[in-house]
Amino acid sequence: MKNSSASAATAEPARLSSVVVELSAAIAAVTDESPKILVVQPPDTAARAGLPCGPFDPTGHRTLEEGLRTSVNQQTGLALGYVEQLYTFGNQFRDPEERAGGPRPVSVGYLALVRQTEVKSSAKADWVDWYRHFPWEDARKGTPTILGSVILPRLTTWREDAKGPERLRRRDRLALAFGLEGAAWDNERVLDRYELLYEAGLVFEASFDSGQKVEPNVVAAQMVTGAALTKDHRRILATALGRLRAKIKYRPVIFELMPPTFTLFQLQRAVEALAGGPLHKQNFRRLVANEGLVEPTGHVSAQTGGRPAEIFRFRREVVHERPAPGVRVPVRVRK
Amino acid sequence: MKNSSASAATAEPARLSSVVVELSAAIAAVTDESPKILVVQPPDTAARAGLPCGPFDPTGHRTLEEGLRTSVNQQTGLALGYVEQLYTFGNQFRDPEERAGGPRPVSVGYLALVRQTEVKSSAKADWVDWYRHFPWEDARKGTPTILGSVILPRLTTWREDAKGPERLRRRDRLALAFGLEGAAWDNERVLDRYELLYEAGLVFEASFDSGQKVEPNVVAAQMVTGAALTKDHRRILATALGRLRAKIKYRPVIFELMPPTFTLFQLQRAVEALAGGPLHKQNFRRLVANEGLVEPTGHVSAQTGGRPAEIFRFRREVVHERPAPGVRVPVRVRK
DNA sequence: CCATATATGCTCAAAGTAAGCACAAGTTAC
DNA sequence: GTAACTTGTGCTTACTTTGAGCATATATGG
Repeated sequence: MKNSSASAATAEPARLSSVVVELSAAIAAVTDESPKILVVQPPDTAARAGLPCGPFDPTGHRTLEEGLRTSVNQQTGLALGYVEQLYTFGNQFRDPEERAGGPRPVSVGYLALVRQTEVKSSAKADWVDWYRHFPWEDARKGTPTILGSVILPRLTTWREDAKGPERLRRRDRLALAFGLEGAAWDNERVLDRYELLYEAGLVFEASFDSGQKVEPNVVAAQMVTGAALTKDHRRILATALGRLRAKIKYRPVIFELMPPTFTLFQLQRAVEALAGGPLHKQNFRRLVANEGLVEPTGHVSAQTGGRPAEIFRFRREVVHERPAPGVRVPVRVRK
Repeated sequence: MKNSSASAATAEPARLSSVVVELSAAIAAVTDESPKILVVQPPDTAARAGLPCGPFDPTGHRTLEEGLRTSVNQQTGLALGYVEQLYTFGNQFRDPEERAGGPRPVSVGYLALVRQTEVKSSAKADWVDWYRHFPWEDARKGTPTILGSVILPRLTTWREDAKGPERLRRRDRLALAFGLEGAAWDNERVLDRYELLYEAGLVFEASFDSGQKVEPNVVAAQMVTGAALTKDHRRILATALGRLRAKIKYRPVIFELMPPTFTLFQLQRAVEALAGGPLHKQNFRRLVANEGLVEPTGHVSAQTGGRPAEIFRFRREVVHERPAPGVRVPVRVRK
């Protein structure tokens, strides 16, 4: 424990072996039935976009979460409500500056949920569709075509390129992550899938980080595997999506993303947007009603172009009544 | 992002505002039907015991997990198998050295699972009963007496000491964490409970960290709220227990703690040890069997002092067959 | 009024769960 | 050896949850 502070006392080597703790936030919202996240465009337009983030300042920040909130506030003007820590990454060479002798970034990723598209500040921050970065994760209108046309064929090739036990390991991981060979597609395994694409060199970040030239056909594949982000931000985003998909099932976090009142169909659309697949309507409403997650406001909405929908609000009391109050996502209906 | 490395260039302030990333491991095992964790006793016997940990070295470690594995190996001689990141804490003043101008520790906590009590090295590391640090979490033989005799009365006092909205917030948190006012006891909320005890000053670490004198009756309460650990290690341990209790339900992690073959009752005892409560025997075995988690070896055990039990082994294939293969913990039987 | 769209209520079969009874097959006390 | 006890295992039963779909209610646009 003492060693690190001791090495920090020396002059030049200290710069080389130093660590910077970076706090990054995947800030999610749901608007117009589509999941959004906030990305910031750096002033240098050639650089890749990234998540709102900033360095942890031990003198100014009493906790990591406080540091995150102030960073995000300065950068985007948003005052975050629900915030949850995701994961801490410290992999080598995810930041190009490190090769140039820069400090090793240890990045703590957070998931934040905000209601609607609260206006952002002057900063160059944009709400973009979450699936722009993960086109293979959106199965709301059937299995994404990229899966069958590009991703699975290339991953299969990558798997067969390996020899011996490594090939078996790859076969295993592929089957589990993408629901092959009898396994079921698990919508929470977003990170597993992204990591496989990264290792197989099918996302832009992979060849960028390795610093090596890539073949033209690989470049072509990278074109359709979603928009890249700076450093490991897409990885944080994958972690966030996976965690959020898991969490809506046992905590009422979906309501952090909804307006104060809503129809059950709006709620269903929001859950579908995050879960990435269509749900059985009647069962969905029965479940949310049975769980006591919502209560009627007594009003109805006429905006629907059909029979008016009853308007509901979230019942805060559920958290006291049930051990795991969440939206029980019913079976995925094939479309 | 540039600011932090810039501030590191100056001489004295850099020491004050520096950050050290510390990697800590909650290494769990189950022996003799009781859950164990590995704690190391510092050479200075006056100091509190702690988890195996070490600083993250950006020059030597390519990833955080690699850093953890080498740290633990050097310190205890253990070669970890299953390892999972838990949470990253960066709270101020959890390390007394910080008040003396030391660097701010950002500690990344890990959960590691090892089989049986693999021999430890020469280091002063001991396997201790996990519940020694959390006596209120073990309900295998009925509700722990400390809960009713000390913890809940004092927490109630603490709750009522607050005024206005803060009192309501405390009421809410207390009810949720400890299953009061109609809520159910959720065995996964280990961290929530520990944090409440910490905030209420009922664990030793709280008064130590604050640096303030405490009243004699509070000291008395701290005597029965389990063994303290250094810095925030008990918090990491609480996180680990909560996560493990959640995880055994949907991932077959329990088998990381079991010997290669075992009887169903041994398996049940192991799950009970972690879950902290008794289970219904017949239903437990039906669930484990139905899930296809285990398969018979064809042998029987004669060690049981009763009818010999069939010996099983883990069926690795389940991970391919079911989306969430875990030990479905049946209802808690009241004892 | 009709076609059509969405909202909502209801049924029904299949599967899963909690609880407990009964019996099997060993060990230990005497 | 036998009774008493311990642990293991099969099975029943009432109840709850789930997946799926049918039917009906109430809007809109022609």
